[in-house]
Amino acid sequence: MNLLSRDTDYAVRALIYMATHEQGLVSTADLDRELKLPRPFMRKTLQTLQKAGYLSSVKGNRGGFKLVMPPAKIRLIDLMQVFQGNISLGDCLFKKKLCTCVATCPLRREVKDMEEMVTARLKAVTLADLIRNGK
Amino acid sequence: MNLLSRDTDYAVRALIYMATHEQGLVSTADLDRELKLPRPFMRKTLQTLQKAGYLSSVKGNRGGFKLVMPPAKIRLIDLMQVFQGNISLGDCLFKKKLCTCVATCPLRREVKDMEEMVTARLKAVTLADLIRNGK
DNA sequence: CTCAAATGATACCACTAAGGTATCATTTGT
DNA sequence: ACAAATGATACCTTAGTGGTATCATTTGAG
Ligand code: FES
Ligand code: FES
Repeated sequence: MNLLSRDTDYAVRALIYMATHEQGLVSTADLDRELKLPRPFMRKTLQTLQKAGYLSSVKGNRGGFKLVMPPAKIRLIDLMQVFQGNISLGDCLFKKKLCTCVATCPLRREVKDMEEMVTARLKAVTLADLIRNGK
Repeated sequence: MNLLSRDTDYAVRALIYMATHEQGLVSTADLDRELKLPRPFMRKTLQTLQKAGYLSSVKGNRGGFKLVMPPAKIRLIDLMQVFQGNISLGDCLFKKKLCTCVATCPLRREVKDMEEMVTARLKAVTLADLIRNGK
């Protein structure tokens, strides 16, 4: 099971690169060169980050993206939400029809508790933390 | 995201039923009647539980399954392992090729830590606990 | 002015795993 | 003998994930 999807993973890496190389605009071509990951996918990811307000973009020749949010304000959990939707380890309880025992479910509390542990932890991690730990 | 798969979920419910209704053999037909979930799927699940050593089985007319392990010894994490394989929230790090940054990954430690929190918790939960909480 | 290089927007594709079904063989109480 | 049960196994369908392709638009550089 993957807590993080590939989208999120790539996004984190792109953001880290941009945060640690303050040099104006970065294009997908640049990132491709640096990070060696599937270009068109990366592009989609960056566009999403732009729409979500993490990046500004400049079109046209010599265009690209730029980080517009301080790393300390970029929480991992928010990135996950952007790419993976609401984080929940117990979908069965709410959205989907996984579980039919509904009200009296003995697993419910357990799963919910763990979910809260994880999300609490995720909320505490920012891009700045990741950069710091990476060194 | 689902921490527990449907297999596991059904297994837990079947086991709880069997543990709280000590009455010899229980057939899939019985469980179908009681729990109202897809019969052939349930059957597959029970067969798996049998192979894994949780149930004994009797073939033929009036046959069925019987719990052969005390609920206090049935750990949730073991059931998950049976149906879902090794529990890991950070597959990207080991098995699959999710992440290419490998060695220097700043996300690595975070995810691993959370995984450890969750598995520690899972290891502590037994079927007996679930039954107790259900009341 | 023109064109290449870039993003915006979107549609499409392939693969996998999860959830579920179906079938046939075998066993066994009545 | 037969129905009711499990053993074993193959199959199907769907949704999500990871990834590609295309066309339109913008814009700096020559
Ligand atoms: S919600 Fe999963 S057993 Fe009830
Ligand atoms: S393992 Fe996911 S960012 Fe490196």
